[in-house]
Amino acid sequence: MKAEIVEILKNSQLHITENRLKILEVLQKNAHALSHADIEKLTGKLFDRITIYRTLQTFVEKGIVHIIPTSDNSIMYALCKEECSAGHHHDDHVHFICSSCGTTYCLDQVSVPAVQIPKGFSAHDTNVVINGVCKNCR
Amino acid sequence: MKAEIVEILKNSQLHITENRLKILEVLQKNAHALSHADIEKLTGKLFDRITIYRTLQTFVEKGIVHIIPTSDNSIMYALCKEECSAGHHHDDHVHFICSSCGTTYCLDQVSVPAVQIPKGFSAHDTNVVINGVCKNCR
DNA sequence: GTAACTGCAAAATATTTGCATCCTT
DNA sequence: AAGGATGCAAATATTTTGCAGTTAC
Repeated sequence: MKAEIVEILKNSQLHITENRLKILEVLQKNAHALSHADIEKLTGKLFDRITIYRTLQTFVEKGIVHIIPTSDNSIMYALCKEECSAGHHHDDHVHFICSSCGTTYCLDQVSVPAVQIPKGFSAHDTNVVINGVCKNCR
Repeated sequence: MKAEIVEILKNSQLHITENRLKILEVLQKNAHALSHADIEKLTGKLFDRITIYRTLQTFVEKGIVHIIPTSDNSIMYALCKEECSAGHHHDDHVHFICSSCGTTYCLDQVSVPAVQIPKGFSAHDTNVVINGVCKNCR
């Protein structure tokens, strides 16, 4: 498990540091996506908020994590699957945000449906976020 | 046209003020969605930023405008169609963000496809945002 | 007249940048 | 050793809150 995380960093040609290992660890442990604030808490404030900003930014650039935008203007981060590469995210799954507990799920099993778009537009990537109530909150 | 805007406010039992008329006017004039900063510029800085915050918040609550979350953590605002009511948005259309010019389009003609979600989850509302290149930028 | 709305001030929060130091390779 | 990564300080931007004055109804 830890070895797996190390592999991820190596593949992206990033230095292996305590900070990055820890952040990847909490992302991996939690099935759902985390906000910057969540990560700050879960890492036990071992690191600077600023370092977390920079680390997450690096991860997004390298295709290690992906972002899920939510309607309340907070960004959620989640680990990408193998298909992602630097600069090219293929989040072909649907996201689900529970309005009761606030948890953001990556529904890996559910793939994004094809959407017809108007002539002249070309799609690069499609984002589906569903709001509702999750299985734990009913 | 102006009368139409006045109607919108009346229907939501909001006072008709210069501020609100102006903000609705710029939202109506622009076919695409606007950020807070856009609105601030387009209203010619006639009003306080704070008033704009509060006005937009009120509009969202009343179902007059809807929010489109973007991956870069900025919120875009756009006028709702008639189907929306207070507390209940029915944005059953797809949004498109051009990565070249940054314009956010409401693709009113394109409706959101049905998405199968796992057992135990219940969907309340589905959000589809497509990133790509728009017809003006190719 | 009354409740809703606005503007100003100030506080709280979030994010970015520069630079010196430290660590991974 | 060299370049990447981190932490601290500080600058900047964003959003929220309280309150007094103003305005629409």
